[in-house]
Amino acid sequence: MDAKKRKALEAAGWKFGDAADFLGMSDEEKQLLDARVEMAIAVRRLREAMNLSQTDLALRLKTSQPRVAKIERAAPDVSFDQLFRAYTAVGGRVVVESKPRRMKFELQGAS
Amino acid sequence: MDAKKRKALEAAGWKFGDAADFLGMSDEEKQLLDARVEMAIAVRRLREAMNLSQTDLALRLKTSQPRVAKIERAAPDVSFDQLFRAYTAVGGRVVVESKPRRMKFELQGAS
DNA sequence: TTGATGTATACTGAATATGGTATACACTGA
DNA sequence: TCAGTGTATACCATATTCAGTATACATCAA
Repeated sequence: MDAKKRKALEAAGWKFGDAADFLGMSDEEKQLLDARVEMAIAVRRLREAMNLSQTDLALRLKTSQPRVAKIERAAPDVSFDQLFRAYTAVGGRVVVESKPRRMKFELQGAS
Repeated sequence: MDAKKRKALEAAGWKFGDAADFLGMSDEEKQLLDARVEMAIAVRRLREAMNLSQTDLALRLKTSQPRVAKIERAAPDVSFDQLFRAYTAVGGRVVVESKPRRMKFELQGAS
């Protein structure tokens, strides 16, 4: 992990003793963390593309502006479920294919 | 929603007043529920392909066999986060592409 | 500077998810 | 039938996530 990423994660509320701790994360944890961060970034990008404020999105999600702020930095107390809902609420799509079976979390209006 | 799917969901612990209630779900909720169910199915299929018992997987996830049973039916009190960890623990992979930006939740050894 | 708008941080009580345990059920082979 | 293995259901105590609120900070226009 580069310093930049670690700094961003710590800003988001994640705690690391040092880089070795991160390297010691299980593969599952790393994949989950990556997916969370990607989805959070996507939420912000899509929201801004729609010219919605955090307050606007909060209304759609039936939550508060402060929670949207947390969602967009993938804070530790934001579940993947909530990230997912926010993501789809701003136009993110999920495609489930069968052969080969896979799930794609697609961003509309990709960069 | 067909009766079969609804039956499966109810068996998993989800509650529906009637089909209209389900149709009344927001798009986000439907996408999330679908993704959860797909991931749960994937966990079971991959686990069995690896010849692991629920107890074996529970050890890897540092949880209990009963919880794995819940994970595999995408019970309402199982978070997407936990589903995700289980999924990756049995070989599921996440690929994040940049152009176009999308996330794929890929099943290894797909059917 | 002031007010308006958008975003971030901190705190709380309530709701939900989690691990752990006990136990029931299903299937198989001896 | 019985023992062994794998899976499902039920319950509880604890931990985590949540909405709601207050408030701080940032930017911009008048």
